[in-house]
Amino acid sequence: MSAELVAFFKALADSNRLKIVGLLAQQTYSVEQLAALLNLRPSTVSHHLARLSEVGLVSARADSYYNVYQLEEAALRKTNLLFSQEDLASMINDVDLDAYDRQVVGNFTNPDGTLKSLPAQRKKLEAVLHYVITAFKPGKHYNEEQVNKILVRYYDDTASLRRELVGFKLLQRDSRGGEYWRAAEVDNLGDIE
Amino acid sequence: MSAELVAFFKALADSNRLKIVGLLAQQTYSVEQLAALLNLRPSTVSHHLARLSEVGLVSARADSYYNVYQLEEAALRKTNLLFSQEDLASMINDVDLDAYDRQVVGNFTNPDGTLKSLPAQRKKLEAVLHYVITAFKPGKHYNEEQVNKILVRYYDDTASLRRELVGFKLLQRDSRGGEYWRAAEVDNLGDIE
DNA sequence: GAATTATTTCGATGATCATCGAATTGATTC
DNA sequence: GAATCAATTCGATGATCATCGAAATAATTC
Repeated sequence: MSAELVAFFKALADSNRLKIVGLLAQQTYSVEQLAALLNLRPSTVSHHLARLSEVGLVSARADSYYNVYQLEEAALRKTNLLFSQEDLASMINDVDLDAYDRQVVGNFTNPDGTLKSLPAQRKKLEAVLHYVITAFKPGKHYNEEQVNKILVRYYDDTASLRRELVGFKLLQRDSRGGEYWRAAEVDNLGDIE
Repeated sequence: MSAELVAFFKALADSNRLKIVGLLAQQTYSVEQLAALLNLRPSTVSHHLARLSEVGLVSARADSYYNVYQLEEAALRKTNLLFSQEDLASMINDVDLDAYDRQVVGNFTNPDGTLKSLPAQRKKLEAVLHYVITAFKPGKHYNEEQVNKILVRYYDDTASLRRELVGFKLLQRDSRGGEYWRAAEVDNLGDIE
């Protein structure tokens, strides 16, 4: 999850908090001093410092009855390593990458699972064809009659459906024997070109 | 000014926008696809993409009637150079660094410019003394009588005021001749220790 | 221990903003 | 040119949040 990351950016997504970071980068300051410099009430500055502290960007040191805040340079340096490959990957940890295909299939199927029509658009047609191809067992060979028997459960125009499956290389055909089989899975990322 | 910087962080300070960045880091996507993947309406995704686009993080390419968005890797790499010395300095470009001292002086002076009292706290006393020392011309030498004549314009207890000025090394004293002069300016950052 | 001082917490308020649905725009297809 | 489709814009709504003042905490000084 990227809750930590979003909190980090939220902490820096405020003009006054950025100024606090900039000020603390030069020297330490008390809440009272920062409030005077930023023309804010101490309670507001305290709130900002709490948010910065939550993500480890600043820390406090008690001195007499002051709270002297300092920048945590280590946390800042972490920023320089941001957006590595892993960070970008972590952002989509909880994203369902198949949601789009499922939505497309849902839009083009009737409640009984048959197809309303064949999508005209390439990437939607592809999503529907991936849905249909699952009816074929990997490795098993089918003759044309068997293929049509399966396809008619989805769509009346079996010829068109079969042609598209072959065209998108989801169904392979032995041109001599008239045999068909499901093509090996390719990790298709659904790219648009 | 740090308006640009704050906009950059604001753009990334949202969970769904971070997911969009993560997704676009792997491949390009249309608005419709992103909406399905994130379970949002297209109008919402369009809004997010506009915000990301404003800070140069993504860009669009028209393809048929799709808008295919892609990540601007250059903008991401800029992040790795973030928080250099100049960036930190730029955050406080429009901060009035003397505001604290001015506030302290204001709190301890009467409308006519005389001191209500000498602050007990070190850093506030220092601010007030810096205010008083400006009455002395740099380079000019004063005898004790002249010093007192100036100081009494600020505070009745000239002895205490003079002692503090000397203690903080704002006023220098020649121990033989009983002469005083204003010390050379030192760039005091008002640090707390 | 009473008074002072800085900070934090709390509750309220106003502004900002994510999200949605509806309407509009822009482009494509037939 | 009419119909279709994706994207954007617009207006409204609800949530989040920056800011403040007041009250509570914590620490220090006398």
